[in-house]
Amino acid sequence: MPTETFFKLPNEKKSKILQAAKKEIATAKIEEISIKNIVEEAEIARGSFYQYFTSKEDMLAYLIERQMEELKQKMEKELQKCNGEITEVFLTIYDCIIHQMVKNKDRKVYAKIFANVKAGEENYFLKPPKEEKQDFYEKYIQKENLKITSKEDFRIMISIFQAITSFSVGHTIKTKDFEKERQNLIKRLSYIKTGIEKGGSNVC
Amino acid sequence: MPTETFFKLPNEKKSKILQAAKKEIATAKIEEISIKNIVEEAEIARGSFYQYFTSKEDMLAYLIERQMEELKQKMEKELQKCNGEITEVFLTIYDCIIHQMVKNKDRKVYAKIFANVKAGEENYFLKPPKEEKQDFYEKYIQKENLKITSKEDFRIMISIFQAITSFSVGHTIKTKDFEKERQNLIKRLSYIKTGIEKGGSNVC
DNA sequence: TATTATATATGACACAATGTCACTTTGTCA
DNA sequence: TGACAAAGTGACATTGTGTCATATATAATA
Repeated sequence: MPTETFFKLPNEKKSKILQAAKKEIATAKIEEISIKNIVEEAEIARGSFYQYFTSKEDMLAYLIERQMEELKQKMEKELQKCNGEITEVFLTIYDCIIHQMVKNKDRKVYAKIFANVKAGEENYFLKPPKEEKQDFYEKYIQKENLKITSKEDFRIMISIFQAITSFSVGHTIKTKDFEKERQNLIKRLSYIKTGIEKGGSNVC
Repeated sequence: MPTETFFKLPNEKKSKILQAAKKEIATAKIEEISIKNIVEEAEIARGSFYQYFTSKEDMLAYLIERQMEELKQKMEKELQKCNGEITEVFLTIYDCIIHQMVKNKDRKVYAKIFANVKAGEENYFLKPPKEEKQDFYEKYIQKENLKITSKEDFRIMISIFQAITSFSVGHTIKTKDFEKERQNLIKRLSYIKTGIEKGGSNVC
C-alpha cells in the first residue's frame, strides 16, 4: 500500500506518477520494470518514489489492485444483465476481460498483468472482490438446473468454469484470433454443460 | 542452450553446476535467482559461467527442459497403462505431476517451475514432447465414446482437460491437501464427462 | 621433447539499478 | 516573522550483471 504521503498528493501529481508506472508496465518486461524509468517519466526525484511506496512491489500491487477494481466494477454491471445460466455468466466474464485487454485505454496494462499471472497464485481476474469471496458467483448463477447437492459441489463446478475461462483468455491473447477463440470457448462451455460423452439425451 | 564447452565438460563438473543451479532455483524466488550464488556453490569462476551459458535465462531454459524431459518420460510410461478413457488419462497426468512435485528428489525445483508458469505462456507440464505436438494425446485417448466429429473438436476437448488439470495441480500445491484435491479433480473430471446439467440420462 | 596453437578458466572491471539518508525546500500556524 | 513539521531531493553505498584481457591447461605438430 502506498504511504499516507502519496494519498495526500494533489491529484495531478498522483495521476502523473500512476500514468508513468502504467507506461512502464505496458512497455517493459515485467521483470525489467524499473523505478528509474518511472521517476524519470513522472519527473519526480528517486527519493520521492520511496516516500510514496515502500518498494517496487508495493507500487505494482497497488496498481494491479486499482485496475482489478475497475474491471470488477464493469464486470458486475454486465453480470446484472445475465439470465443466471452458468455458461452465459462465464462467457460474459470472458467478454469483459477481453474487452479490457483489447479496447480499454489501459489495455496493455491489463494484458501485461494477465500474461504474468502465475499458476502458483490466484488469478486476480477471476478472484471475486474482497468483500464477497464466497457469494460472488452465487449471486449471478441459478443453481436450479445444475446437478449439485452441496455448496462444496457448487464451488467445484465454478472452479471448472474459472479454469476454462482463464485458459481461453490466455489463448485468445496469444493467438489474437478473437472470433475463433470466442467460438472455441462457447464450444468448451457447451461441452461442460452437456458432457463430452456420447449417449444419453444430453447430446447437443 | 548451453555452449559446446559446457557439454564437453567432465560429467562431474557439469553435474556440480546443474546441482548448484537447482539448489538456487529451489531456494530463491524466481526473480531473485542469482548467478553469483550459483557460481559460488558450484565453485567455478564467474567468467566460466558465461562460457557455459549465454545468460541466466539460457541456463534456466536448459534446466527446465531437462526436468520436463524427465517428467514426460515418466508420464509416458504411466500413460501406457491407461485404458484410453480420457478422464483416466488426465488423472494419470495429474498424478505424475504431483508425484514429481512431492516425492521426487528435485521436487522443489518442479514445484518452483510449476508455480511460475505464466498464463501468457504454454504450460510446460502439459505441453506434449516436441516431436509429437499433435498426436501425443491421440495416442493414449480413445475417441469412440466421445461426442466429437473433427480433429478440431478433439483438440478443444483436450484443452478443457488441460485447463482443469493445470488448475488442479496449482490448487493442490497451494492447499497441500493431496487427498482432498485429488478427489476434487475426480469430481471435476466426472462433471466434464457427463455434463453439469440436470436432466438426460447422463446423470451420475 | 620442444614449440606452437587452441580451448578453457579466471577475477577485476565497467555498468546499471536499487534503496537509503543527510540535507534542502516548502508549507503551516502561533 | 520564526520555528516546526512535512515533503522533496540527489549523491551514495550496495549488489548483481556480463565482459574482457590475461593466465593456464590441453592438444597438435615438428
